[in-house]
Amino acid sequence: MEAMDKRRLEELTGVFKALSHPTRLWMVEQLFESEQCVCEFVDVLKLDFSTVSKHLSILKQAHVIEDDKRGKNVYYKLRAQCIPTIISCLENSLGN
Amino acid sequence: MEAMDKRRLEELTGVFKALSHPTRLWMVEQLFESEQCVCEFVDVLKLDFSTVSKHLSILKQAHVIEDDKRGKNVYYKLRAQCIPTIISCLENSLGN
DNA sequence: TTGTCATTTGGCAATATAACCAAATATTAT
DNA sequence: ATAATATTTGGTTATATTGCCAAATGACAA
Repeated sequence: MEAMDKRRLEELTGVFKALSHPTRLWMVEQLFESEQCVCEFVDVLKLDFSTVSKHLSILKQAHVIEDDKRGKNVYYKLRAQCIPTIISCLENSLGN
Repeated sequence: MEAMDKRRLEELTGVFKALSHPTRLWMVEQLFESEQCVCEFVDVLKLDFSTVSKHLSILKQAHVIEDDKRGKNVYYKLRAQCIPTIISCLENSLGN
């Protein structure tokens, strides 16, 4: 593991780590369709507001999603446009 | 999160979790080139044999790699052929 | 300003993960 | 069979993650 590689590896593992929780992966998939605010996720997932917010912040920090504050709400949308491709790519790979 | 979705999500998060450790991601990238036995990883990484073995077993269980016992050695090789594509896809996505 | 709603942040307890050591297993060589 | 090498498994400790609660922030409304 060369030194220059280290940064790159950590950035990549950050993304994988962000996607490695069922709730987070599910939220990301919801954002394939359209942006959603935090409260919409809270309603559906029946998790604490703080829990949902923290999950979203992990995804944001990994540059998977980005936020957009509008009025009282914060809307999240997909930023890493390659994620849908990655997931279907993996599903094909696994389901053989 | 529908019930049918749950299995699929867990299988996918299993893959992401497996890839979300720098050492494991590095090992997977080594296997893009050619198969390697456990001892070769141990030599380069300077980690305990048991540590390396456990990392590889996590990747194997996620169907990312597969093993091939030959003689005294166990050789690991890439199984999920889409991983190289996924990584370069992500690198492009992040580096903009 | 005060109040209210949406969200984030800090702190805590429970659970999961990581790395090492030691012991167990497996395969080949003697 | 015994020994030597390669790998896996079990156990332990340290660290990280998860989910809740309570408190803090931020924006709009009255």
